[in-house]
Amino acid sequence: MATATATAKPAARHWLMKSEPDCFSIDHLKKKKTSGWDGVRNYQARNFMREMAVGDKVLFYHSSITPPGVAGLAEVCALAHPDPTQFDPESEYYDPKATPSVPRWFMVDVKYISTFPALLPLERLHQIPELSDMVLLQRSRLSVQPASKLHYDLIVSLAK
DNA sequence: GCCAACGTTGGC
DNA sequence: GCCAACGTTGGC
Repeated sequence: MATATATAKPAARHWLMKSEPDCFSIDHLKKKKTSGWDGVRNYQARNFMREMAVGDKVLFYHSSITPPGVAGLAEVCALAHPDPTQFDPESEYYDPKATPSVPRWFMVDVKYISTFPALLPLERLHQIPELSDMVLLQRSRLSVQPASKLHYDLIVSLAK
């Protein structure tokens, strides 16, 4: 017999993605509605994007600004595909070792979901014992990282 | 602007 | 495959 699991959509996974708001903020995403997450040039971050599925939930994090923190929510709306900036010699993300037939860098597309009423600062996250094992708090440099549903839900509730 | 953490590069 | 040198990220 056909089981429910055979047709059920797999549960959405959760992620945290960082952007420098001077470069691309959640307001930019709100205005554009959807955007390719280009410019990732770290293999681990790239590999996480290749694991993403449409509908996965994303915490949109503002980095390299005072204060840093989670700014809102987004959702994956297109699977990983080659990041066009790697082929563009004019782009700061140009990679001469990448070719269209053998692309090296990939990006997903994300769509805007919501902006938190106020930025949830990193400092606040540090104060929550349940979040102490978040990748963000352990490996602060990784720009695309998985988050547990528990952490995601907790952050959403803290942001209200 | 400093610097810790960590990723990448390249010589060997 | 090791590892020193170097570059980058990102909080402070």
